[in-house]
Amino acid sequence: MEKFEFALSAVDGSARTGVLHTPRGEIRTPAFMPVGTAATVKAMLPQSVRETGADILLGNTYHLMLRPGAERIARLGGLHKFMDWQQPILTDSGGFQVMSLASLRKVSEEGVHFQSHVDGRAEFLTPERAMEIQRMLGSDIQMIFDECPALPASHASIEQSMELSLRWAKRSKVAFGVQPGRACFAIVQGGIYADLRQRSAEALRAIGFDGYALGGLAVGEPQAAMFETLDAVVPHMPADRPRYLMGVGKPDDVAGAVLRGVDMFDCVLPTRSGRNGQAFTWEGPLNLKNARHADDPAPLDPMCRCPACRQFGRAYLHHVVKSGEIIASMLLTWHNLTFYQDMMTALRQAIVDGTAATLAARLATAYTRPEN
RNA sequence: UCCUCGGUAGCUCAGUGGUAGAGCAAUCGGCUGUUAACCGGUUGGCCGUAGGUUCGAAUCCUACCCGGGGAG
Repeated sequence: MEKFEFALSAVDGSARTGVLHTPRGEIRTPAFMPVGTAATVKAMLPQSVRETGADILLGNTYHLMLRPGAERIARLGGLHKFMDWQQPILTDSGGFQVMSLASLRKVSEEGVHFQSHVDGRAEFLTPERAMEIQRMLGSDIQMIFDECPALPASHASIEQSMELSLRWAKRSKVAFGVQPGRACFAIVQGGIYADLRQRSAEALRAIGFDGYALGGLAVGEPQAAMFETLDAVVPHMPADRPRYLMGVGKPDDVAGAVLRGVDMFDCVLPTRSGRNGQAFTWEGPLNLKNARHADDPAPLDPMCRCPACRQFGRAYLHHVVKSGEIIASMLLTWHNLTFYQDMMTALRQAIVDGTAATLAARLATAYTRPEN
């Protein structure tokens, strides 16, 4: 009973909706996980994040390892208590930092040597250490340690990287061991090459994990390439286990991936863009920095339930964004997280209603980029 | 009245002989497993005024105007 049970309740084409049961609570899928890298969803109180509708947060092995340190968080009672979030937490393994901090690290078969971006200290992250840290944090869903290559990249280099991630996945699974009530997710790699993705997925399935993620996407390739990759690889991922598209994405990216059978997402966009003055709406993105909002008393979105929309007008939001006031970050983050959760709720309902494609098309129209 | 320092982009200032730059502001873009309350583009200047020296002056000279400080 203290097991991760994934119960699907409806499907619409390849899209599916259901609930991932965990000892710390239910995760309604398709799910969006706000990013709380450093034990905080920036500019938000945990309770407020919960009220937007988030069932689970994402935390980060690499950042928490450096500061305040995994051993310290363990001594203080674990990550949930430390940051006051009692719902499930998924932790990334640090694999993404292998790419994003490319200039500060060196990859070998054994693991990755990092130079701390905080104080320059040398750090060594291996699959074993990454899993040990996630265990100490008390993470509910622990990600295997992988290498996330940047795109574009050649077939040969992606193949080499994918094979390394596969070897690390095996070591990660062994290091994860047996942790009742906690899950270990694999990460499928292979860039935008269907053959590599399929090989990666099949090999990971053979090892056996509690869930399967797709890594290394939305890292520079066009949306169409990402969708084609999903079309090619999702059928090779176990249907009875949650599928998680890491780091994605914009509303239309999420909707398109849901249509293709993905169950879980995380992305910094709603929080980061919120801090940078951009709001997500059903009509598309809105830049509150723009001068045209200066005299507009209308709410950001009259139908939205968040404080930014209920209590303030666009003119005020524009003012606090331009002034660099802290409340601007709070309000727009709050709005964006609310929008993302409402979007996920709408997608779940649309799958039940059999109208997922219609909803996805609406979001695609609102968010289509000129260059695509 | 005299001495002195200074007048260069909306603001604060670099630039001391070869036809002007920065930061901020303004304005617009971007952000996809957060090194990000971040990054980038654009706009914007009879260089106080009038003369002079010079092939060439924001830069040197003279006068005047305006402002800060000091002396009386």
